[in-house]
Amino acid sequence: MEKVRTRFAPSPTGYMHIGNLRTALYAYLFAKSQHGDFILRIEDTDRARYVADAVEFIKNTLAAAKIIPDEGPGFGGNFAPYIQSERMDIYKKYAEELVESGHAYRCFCNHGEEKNSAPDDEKKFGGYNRHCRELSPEEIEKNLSEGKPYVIRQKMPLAGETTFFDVLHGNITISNSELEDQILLKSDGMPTYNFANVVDDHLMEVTHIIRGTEFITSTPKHVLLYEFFGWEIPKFIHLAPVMGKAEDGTVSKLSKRHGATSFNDLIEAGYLPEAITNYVALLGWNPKSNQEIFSMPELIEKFSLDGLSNSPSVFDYNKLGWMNGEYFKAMSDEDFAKSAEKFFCGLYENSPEKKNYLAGILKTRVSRFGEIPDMIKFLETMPPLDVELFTNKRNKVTPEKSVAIIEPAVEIFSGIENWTPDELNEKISAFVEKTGLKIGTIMWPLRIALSGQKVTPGGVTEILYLLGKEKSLERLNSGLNFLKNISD
RNA sequence: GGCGCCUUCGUCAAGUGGUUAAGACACCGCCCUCUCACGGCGGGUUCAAGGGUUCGAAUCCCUUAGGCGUCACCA
Repeated sequence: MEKVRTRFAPSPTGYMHIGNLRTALYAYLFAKSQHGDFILRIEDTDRARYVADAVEFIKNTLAAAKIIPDEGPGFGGNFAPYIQSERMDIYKKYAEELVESGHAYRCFCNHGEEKNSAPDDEKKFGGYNRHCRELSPEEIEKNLSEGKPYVIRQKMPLAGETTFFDVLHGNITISNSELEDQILLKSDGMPTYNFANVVDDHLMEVTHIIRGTEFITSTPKHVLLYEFFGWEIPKFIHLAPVMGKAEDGTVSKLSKRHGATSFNDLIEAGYLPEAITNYVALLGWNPKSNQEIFSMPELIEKFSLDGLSNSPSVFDYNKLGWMNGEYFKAMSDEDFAKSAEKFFCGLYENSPEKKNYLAGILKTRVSRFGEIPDMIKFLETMPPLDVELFTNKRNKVTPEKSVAIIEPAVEIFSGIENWTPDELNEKISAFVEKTGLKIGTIMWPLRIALSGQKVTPGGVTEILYLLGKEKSLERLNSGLNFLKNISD
């Protein structure tokens, strides 16, 4: 059987939309699951959209997502170059071939003039009015000798229809009258996407074209090209788009208004690359089992085309967050601390022990690293106190009672030499027992005085340890002062 | 507008003529608990609408509606 070869063919825009990443992932997974090759090809035929370093950006993003091309710019391969702008002579040659065989023609019409001025009823030609389609050899010669710029257009059949098979959608038929005499080669000598992708996919022996549904309607044009050349037609797999849901409930293609939409945005928000890949893999593909957490090797092993969905799916930040949390929980405290490094904002830079301890507390409490700074702010800066905070009905705590609890607690803490979580726990337990009060009643005022917050990551013991003896006592004492001043 | 694609809980989805219509996220409740989490247990919510075909339809057919895409010297 023929070796499976797929490709990911982005244009170098310096931005990796999550839908694009998913397309790349599926193309990669399919190739690898079939022991085939995955090719990276850069479609940079639009000079106006050239972005510096975009190729490096794409390669870095794929690397971060653990999608490794077998061939491509910088990866080697027998079909180089893999950057379309470096293949211009190839397209030129094939375009000329088509002109020779009568399937394409030179068009000297002025830049979009005819198209734009065409009355509506001429639109039925599909845009261009085909003015140059039947130019006489003399006219062509004349234009050529005058040095008039031209493009090469594909000569579409005037009647009939074109059918192609899509693995996900079955047979799709489009009437040839819908097809424009599209441009194959632009006046600057660059090919258009619709031409270059056909030539390259054939030359690079791509067997399965995996791309977005937005290409369905132009696929008949590609198919016609394959037929003109007498080339074998590859298998098509058109993927449904990734959608976003706006606050008003409307669903549309995932875009900025929905929040982070690129792989990089997501990384910056503090999601793990593995989690993003894992989540995205499941957005439009199901493994036919209830497993949801997959490593890349597992994904490759389990992937199959018939698990692909042909309907659009909405990107759910909630579920991504959950999945990311699953990865967090599976990490060691050390690894979490290391990955979350920059979100700790320099806290405990010189105390790996405390940093790891904090990581252990945080990793079950955040769904992305980006939530960390707000959560740990109080450790660095004490928030202003409010008497209200010292009142808690459920635990029967009042400001007065708080004084009675904090005062002896300060004394006990002052006597602790070995400031460790275990030691602290022991002393607090003894204290609770001695007072005969409920543990919640004791802890409430301490937490407030220590953090200024009703809600904290971890409990009083954890906070005491993280704050350290000096800072803890300082906060407890100023809490005491605060309460005493209030009652005066 | 023409053409094309799509339509099972709020979201991801299983399902291919006979099921109490899985599972997950989210949500709600309870338990655990010094707060918040974690963990455990339980709950509500779904076949776009209307016609057929059939003993029987989420599954097959038709119509309608809605969503999305496409109609570039962009990919």
